[in-house]
Amino acid sequence: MQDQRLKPVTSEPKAQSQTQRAAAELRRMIVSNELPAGSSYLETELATMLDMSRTPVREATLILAAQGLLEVRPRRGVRILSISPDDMEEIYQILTELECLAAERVAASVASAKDLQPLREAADRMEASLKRDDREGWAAADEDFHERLVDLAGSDRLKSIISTYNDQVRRARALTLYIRPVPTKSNEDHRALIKALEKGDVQLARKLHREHRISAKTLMISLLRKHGFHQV
Amino acid sequence: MQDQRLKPVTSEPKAQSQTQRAAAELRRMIVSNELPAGSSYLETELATMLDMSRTPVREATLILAAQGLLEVRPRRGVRILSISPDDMEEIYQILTELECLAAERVAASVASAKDLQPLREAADRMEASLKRDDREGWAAADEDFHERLVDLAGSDRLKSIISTYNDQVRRARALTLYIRPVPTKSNEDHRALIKALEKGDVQLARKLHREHRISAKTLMISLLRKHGFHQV
DNA sequence: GATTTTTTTTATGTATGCATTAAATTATGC
DNA sequence: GCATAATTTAATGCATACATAAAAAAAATC
Repeated sequence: MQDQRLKPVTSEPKAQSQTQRAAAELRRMIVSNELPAGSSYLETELATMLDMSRTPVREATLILAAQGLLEVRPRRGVRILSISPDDMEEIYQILTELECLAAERVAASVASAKDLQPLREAADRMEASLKRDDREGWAAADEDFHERLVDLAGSDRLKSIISTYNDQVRRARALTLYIRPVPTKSNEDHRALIKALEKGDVQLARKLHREHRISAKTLMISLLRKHGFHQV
Repeated sequence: MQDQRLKPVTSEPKAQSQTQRAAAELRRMIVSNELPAGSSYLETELATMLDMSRTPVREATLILAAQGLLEVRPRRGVRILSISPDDMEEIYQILTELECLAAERVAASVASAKDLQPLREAADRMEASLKRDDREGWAAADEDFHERLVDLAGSDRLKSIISTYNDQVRRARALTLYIRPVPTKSNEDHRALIKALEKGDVQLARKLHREHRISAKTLMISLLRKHGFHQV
């Protein structure tokens, strides 16, 4: 699994450096909660954990700190950052703006309905997953839908920054997956968005996607608050 | 001059590390065109230039690469990235989205007209600069206006990412400063925005700021193209 | 002279050593 | 027993060494 997000940072080294390996592994451990929010580690601990020397670990922590996943606190440890409901609000506001830009770019550039096939397939997978009551499958398909949308926007910059912020909220999303209502509205929103994109209706695409993103945010934040998740 | 953007990366070290010093200095040299777009340097060259060993230089280049200012190409040098008019289009689209979010947040949270004094002062300075035909003074005040707006939005995340993208386009903006028309419209737009913010009119603030940003983008890109600046 | 192969050079990623300094621990005074 | 000062420990930032691999240069071949 080559982490595409690292690509803009170095120009296609054939072999993965230890720094890249460390960054990818730490990122994986953070979003999967293997390194829990709020926990701290010394560089030497992480180096032992990852079976490498301190130098690439240092480099990796600089990268991940810049991406908002952790905080480097000299002599007190590298702390995995947690997300509060207020943080979620803020990050979702940013994501909403950026994904609306992605939707706009897709609507403005779609050449044929065939271009949107990846979106339809993701939406199909979302529905199929719901039919067999597979929430994880649904979440994966949902994530895929959003990623395909951003891919279709055709901007590496946009993709990179959206991806960074998505990493920050991934853990909280996983936490709400089983406590949220059945996500039928979500699927409807996606179908409506696909239609607007097909028609090249830029304003409608923006509007629909904004509403979708705002309603998802509102739901998630109220769930976090209701269940007492002050930090995730 | 403590670079505030580095703050989220480390937790307030009192003394500036060599890595931070290197990042700040390289950033300064890039945006001021002292390290021209397209130029390449080996790590060892940069280390000599900055009078330090390779380690903090490596760390600094990782940071700056993540911020889109340069590209690390092993054995071929650290290349200072240039910006094409298409890149400008893309970056300005992103900045427009994010600054509209900032405007929205300010309009939604403004408690009294006094809160907006920094904006008024910046707008005043812009006008005073134009009166004495001081375009650099105008540009500095313009930049200050935008920065104060983002400050007032009260989101470090938003501030950080806007600032990152502003750095990427700074050189191109400097290039167009003397070839653009007298920027009277810009001042009018700012005054109108301040009024909308005072009234807490979220939708109007978004709309005005979006139009302002789009018109600035359109102007700048057409200037770059007209004058044959294919890469800046 | 052009192309290919071999050799040499050197830039990089990483490991490790070390000086500095912050945190932890111990000693002292009240 | 608690607060403060002194001492010790060890984490960090940085410098440097070194193995590796890529680029450059030289040599061989056609």
